[in-house]
Amino acid sequence: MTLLLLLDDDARADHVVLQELTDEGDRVRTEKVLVAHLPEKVREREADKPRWVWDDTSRRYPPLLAAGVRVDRCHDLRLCHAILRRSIYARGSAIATGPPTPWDGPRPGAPEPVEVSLFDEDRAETLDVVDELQRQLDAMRESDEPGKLRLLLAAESTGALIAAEMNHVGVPWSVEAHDRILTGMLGPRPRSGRPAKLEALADEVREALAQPNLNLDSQQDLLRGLRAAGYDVESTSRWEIKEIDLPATEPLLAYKKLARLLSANGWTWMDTWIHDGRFRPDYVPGGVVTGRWATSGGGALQLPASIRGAVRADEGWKLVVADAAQLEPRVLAAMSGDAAMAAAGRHADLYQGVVDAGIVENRAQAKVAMLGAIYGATTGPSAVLMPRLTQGFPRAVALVEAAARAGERGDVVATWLGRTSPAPDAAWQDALAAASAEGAGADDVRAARRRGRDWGRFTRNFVVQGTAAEWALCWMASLRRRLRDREAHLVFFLHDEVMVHSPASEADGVAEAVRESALEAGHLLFGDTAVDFALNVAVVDSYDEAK
DNA sequence: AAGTTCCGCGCC
DNA sequence: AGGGCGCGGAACTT
Repeated sequence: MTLLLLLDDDARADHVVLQELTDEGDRVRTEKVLVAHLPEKVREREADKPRWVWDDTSRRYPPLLAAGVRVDRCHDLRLCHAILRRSIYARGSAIATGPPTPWDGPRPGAPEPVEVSLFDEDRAETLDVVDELQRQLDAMRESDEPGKLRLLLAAESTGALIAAEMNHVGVPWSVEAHDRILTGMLGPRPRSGRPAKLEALADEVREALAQPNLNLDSQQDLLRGLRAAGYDVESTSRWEIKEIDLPATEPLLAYKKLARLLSANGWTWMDTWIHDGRFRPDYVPGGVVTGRWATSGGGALQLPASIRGAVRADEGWKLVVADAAQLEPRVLAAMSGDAAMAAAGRHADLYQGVVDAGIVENRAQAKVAMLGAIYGATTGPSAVLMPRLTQGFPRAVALVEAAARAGERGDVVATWLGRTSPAPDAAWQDALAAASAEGAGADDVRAARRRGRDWGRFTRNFVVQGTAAEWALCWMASLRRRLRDREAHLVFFLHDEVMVHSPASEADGVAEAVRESALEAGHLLFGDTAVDFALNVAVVDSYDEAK
């Protein structure tokens, strides 16, 4: 395999530098390429199946995609740097121990060189990419777990390629269907002001509260209004209003629901985000501390169920929608090697498997207990079930408990592949110190305990959520490879769920590829694991038909 | 007028 | 009441 480095030249220049290295890092050759010729050059070199090494996929790849060029593999220095800088598996490396560099900066804008030579600016800039790659290769070579790190960095980089490709191709979106949904729920699109059904509900609420001028969109007004009408509430949130059974309750809850739909995914959103029948969210790989993706703009990861009917396959095409069933519990079973929990996961519905194992009485209990273990519930129905979960799945519970204890002490924790949690900030450390200092007050001690428990819940969840994100990245990378020679393509990703837009004739084959990819992801991460990673797969015309 | 913070709620 | 997010709107700050 060869590594092809794309070196940033002077931003004002009309060319970039391509440097070809062997696997061992030996330089084969260097050439300057005019920016205008770059897509053609990349297309040519793809025949050798190189790994492209560049600073930032979100910056380099979109222009190539726009020119119709696809890249098979890359190494995203910025994303990989962020992982290596913190990873417990790269602890002694220069990247982890050195002072902050521009590679630690935020996404927009390429990293600037640390120190520019007085004599040869151009050379200094190009060298930084080479040096950074060298540092990253060193960190991996010196690692206790080079295999895991290598897999993590490859998965992260491939994720960045996929994110750019999904943005490029877009989610097929029917504005007609979207408008039908909105009109059905809210009334026809008004030229100005509130849609009819929303206005009618507002009137109903104001009448029930006997306050004709109440502004329902103002939290303060609404809270005052509710109290004036005899509602004993602390806030205007749904869960609190739901508890009170008065005439205004029902229309108010309905109003809040519809007002939310209108502001978050109404006609304005549609005009802003849907173009030429496609929704193109801006994914941010690695945007969440745990390794999950984030998005910026459009709220793609919060598409409400109520408008998913607007996601529609093109004529003659299908959507293959798949989600991993109870992914986090399954990941926990695999990480901890908990045979009993793996056995429960042999059931397509893991929660039912927990019931069948006699640990709890019903599925609802199984779910709440499991999520409580992963999120760190300390009170309520979930906490009550914890002893039974501990008895049934001792190794799984021990793993999350250990992660929680580590966080409470201020230690870091790591995912299966080595993505590592941030250390708690200075204020956290100060609180801990204040509580253990001579003459610490009861308040200090209480505050420190509370901070400790809060951080413990974060680290507890980090190891599971982060490892689930790793599984999902591997799943998607494997699927991308299987789709390489098909017309079908990935269009959407949502933590534990993927969507492929596929010609109808290929859809069954794609569904099979999705299943094979899940198997492969399990083996990539956990080797010969006893855990099944069950999927729900649906071949549908519109997103709301899935599940 | 523009930027920031908080609330409430959508998703996993 | 138990983890991770993004976003719109209101309220507040500058």
